Amino acid sequence: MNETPRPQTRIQRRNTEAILQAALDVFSAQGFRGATLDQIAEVAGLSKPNLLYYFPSKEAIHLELLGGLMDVWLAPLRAMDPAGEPRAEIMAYMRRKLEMSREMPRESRLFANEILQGAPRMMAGIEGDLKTLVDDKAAVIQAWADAGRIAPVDPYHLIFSIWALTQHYADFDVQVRAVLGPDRDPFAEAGSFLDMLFERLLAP
Amino acid sequence: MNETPRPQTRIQRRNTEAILQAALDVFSAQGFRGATLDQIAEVAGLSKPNLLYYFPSKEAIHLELLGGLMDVWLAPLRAMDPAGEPRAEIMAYMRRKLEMSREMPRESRLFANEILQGAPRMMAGIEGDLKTLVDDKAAVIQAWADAGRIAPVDPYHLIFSIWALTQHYADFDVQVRAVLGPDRDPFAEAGSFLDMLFERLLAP
DNA sequence: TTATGATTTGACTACTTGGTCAGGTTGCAC
DNA sequence: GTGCAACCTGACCAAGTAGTCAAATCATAA
Repeated sequence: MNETPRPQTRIQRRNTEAILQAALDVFSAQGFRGATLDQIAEVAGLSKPNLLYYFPSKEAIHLELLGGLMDVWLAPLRAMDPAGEPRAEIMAYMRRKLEMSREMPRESRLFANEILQGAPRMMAGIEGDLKTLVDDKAAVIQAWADAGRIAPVDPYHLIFSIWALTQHYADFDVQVRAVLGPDRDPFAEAGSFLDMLFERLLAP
Repeated sequence: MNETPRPQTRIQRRNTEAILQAALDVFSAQGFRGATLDQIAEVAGLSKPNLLYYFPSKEAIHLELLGGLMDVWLAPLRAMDPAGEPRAEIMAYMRRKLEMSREMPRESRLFANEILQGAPRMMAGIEGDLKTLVDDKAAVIQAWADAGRIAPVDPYHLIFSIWALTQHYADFDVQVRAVLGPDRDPFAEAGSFLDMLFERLLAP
């Protein structure tokens, strides 16, 4: 059940993986235009021509990362079960999203960079898959609200608020840590804070 | 009561202003490394050498923007009155911040870009002015919570949540609009949604 | 072992970009 | 109007960057 059979040999698999990891490092920290192939090559431990042996261009590496990202990014929302208990489902979604901010901050920043620049390479995915999924889940949440099982909230802005609050801890990590000081654990604290916030928001 | 008397002649005032406006456009949309002096010069309607007649370097323009930004950015929080009615003060702060996202989205994105890249040119301001102010206001909020005048919430994460929720509508504007479709007004809706959210969060 | 294709690289090109500079033009105080 | 400083620009340079390529090296099936 593996994906595209592109990486065939052992060396290919190892090197494409090293390149993508290095590119994720550099793109997420510098943005697309700020990143250079030399930086990526150095982080990956390869020469620049060798890097271009595996990918045809800088843009192709970036697109490969973005392409794979959308699915991962939407998985937690997709997992929200219309048949489940409403508040538990929404809380669980928020928790999974916060977990992703902790475990995948580079991916979060890559995504944030892309949207900040106007999503020039992701508009299709946003207007397509993402919007479709959000419309779908918003309808589910609306039904829960209409049935009085959660407080009446605009489902779209509820989803936006989960995105904003969880991604903030990844995207603005340096600011959060600078303000909190070195002895506090932002993500652990965010967990309890957001639990309370959404409990209070959603209680019917 | 004017600031530094740097721009003296009429022409200087007009051109430095045009340059800073253009630079705000370009830096906020492309990031520091993604922006080019040629782009800024074109938007400003000046030649590149002329632009460098007014500012010594690309970096200097960027620093000028960032330097002026911190004060503007913190003004709403600074205006939160310890002697006021707690919930009204916090709600008003949130509203002012949302208003800034609507009125100054370029500044918001400039700031977001900077933090995303690890705040290489703003760390001092963040660890200094910003942290000091947040510590100060967090103490005020904590006192309000201790006195039972608002629900017991972590004041730092309360402030983070206001930042995250309001700035999201500026920084992720294209995503929000793509999901909501062309006929909805994100900021108007955010106003009522966030009103309700913080009312519910803060009620003792 | 050896042949063959996969992998790697040094050297290179074309182009972009931040910044310089000598000299020209313009605004304005007198 | 004239002189001088402020303002502006075309032409240029050095550094950096994406991408190419011919040739060298390596892995491995037979």
